Amino acid sequence: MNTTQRADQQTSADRRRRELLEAADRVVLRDGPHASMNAIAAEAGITKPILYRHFGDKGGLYAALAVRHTDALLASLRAALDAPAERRQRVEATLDTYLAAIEARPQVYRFLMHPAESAGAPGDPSEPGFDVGRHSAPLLRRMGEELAQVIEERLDVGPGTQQLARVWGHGIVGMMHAAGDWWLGERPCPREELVRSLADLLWGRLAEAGDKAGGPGF
Amino acid sequence: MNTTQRADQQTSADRRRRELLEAADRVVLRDGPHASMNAIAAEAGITKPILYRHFGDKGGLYAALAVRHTDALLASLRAALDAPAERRQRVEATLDTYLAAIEARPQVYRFLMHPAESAGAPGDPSEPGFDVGRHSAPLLRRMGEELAQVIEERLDVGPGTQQLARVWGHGIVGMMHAAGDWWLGERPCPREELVRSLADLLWGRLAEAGDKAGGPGF
DNA sequence: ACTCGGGGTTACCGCAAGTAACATGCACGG
DNA sequence: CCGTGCATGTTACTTGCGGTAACCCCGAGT
Repeated sequence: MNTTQRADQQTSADRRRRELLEAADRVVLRDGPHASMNAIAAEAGITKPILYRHFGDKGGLYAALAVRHTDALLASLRAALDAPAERRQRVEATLDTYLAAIEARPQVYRFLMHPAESAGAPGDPSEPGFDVGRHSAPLLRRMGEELAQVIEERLDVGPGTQQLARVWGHGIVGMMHAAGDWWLGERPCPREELVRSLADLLWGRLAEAGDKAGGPGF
Repeated sequence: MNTTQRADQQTSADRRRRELLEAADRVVLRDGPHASMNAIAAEAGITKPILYRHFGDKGGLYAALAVRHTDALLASLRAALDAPAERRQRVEATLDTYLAAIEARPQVYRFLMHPAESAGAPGDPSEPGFDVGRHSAPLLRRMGEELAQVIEERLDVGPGTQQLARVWGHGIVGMMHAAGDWWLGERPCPREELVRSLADLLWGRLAEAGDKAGGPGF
């Protein structure tokens, strides 16, 4: 029958797509983001043109991969963020979740922050990449928006809350990201300490701290 | 004489190098970080091998370019950071300096955050890039360390100040970066407002804010 | 006169993205 | 039972880029 046939093909194509993504995942996690399409195709036991039939171009494949991992990470974060606990607890839990994730699978993390390049001049279609303009990983943007939404839903900071929430969302995510990236490279302290330090920063300890003796101008 | 001759050659080579960097700068600023070595060479009025004689490989050229701009930006930031004013003033001035810089020359900014890819497996020399492992821009690291040093010099937060200063340095820089990146893309508000919002965040308004009515668990 | 070294060029290699054209297997309608 | 789509797969190619080898030219020093 026509419908079942088309449905079968649909699911079959979907399964295939998923298999290909799994293979691509293995290769990217093993070889880093420079994995060639040939390598990925070989890992999947097929050849290049099939990948192109399924994903259009390399950017498409990488975007699909990124969406998978991003969704997974965002789900964990949302859980930590929405837990029924006090605010400081929730903040620390979220930080810890993120840091634990990047600590457990740094390869995934590194990949997510570099999905594609492509930043050609606007209006110039010579670059085959996809997201002209934005360069930093979409993961950061998505996390920022997510956090902004939670802040806006749960916090009351008077007028302009919405705007403030978005600024804070992206700012906090960036803080988490940069500190995590640095920490992952140098490992200067255990994770809990990093979490506590960052939470302290958000809790205003920077403003409260005293000037050091002999400081100029104060 | 030998010394003056060698000195002449030195300065001549340096001048050449600087000219090439200027040309590269123009191209990168015009075409984005994907500028090909051929394009850069053409802009400089010469051919590829000369670029390679001067900079080794593309990573070397890009690194040299990045150092130039990074140094310039860091100098402005250090000025704002070391100004003789109250802490909040200094923080706002620093944020504003950074945001003004990326607003004035977004192309430079975008380039600085993407100097090169290259993240091959450790110990594998197959990748010709340079900084294996680190992926995010060195600019962020340098700003983080810079800020950490200033914090450590001027702030007194009891024992563990040094560690805390580094965490905060990288964290604050990351906050600034991510918020700036998002703001640059969407322009949701004037710059001063962004500056104020971020400073407020650092000043603990997140912790002080009240819960919204009907929030779960609290 | 000659050679030596710095600045320059052409022509090439290897490799990866992306594509065109050809092969194969399998369900359908006659 | 035979062709006819059609999805799936392959080989073989083009294009463009990073990087290099070999050669060239010209001015300075002996």
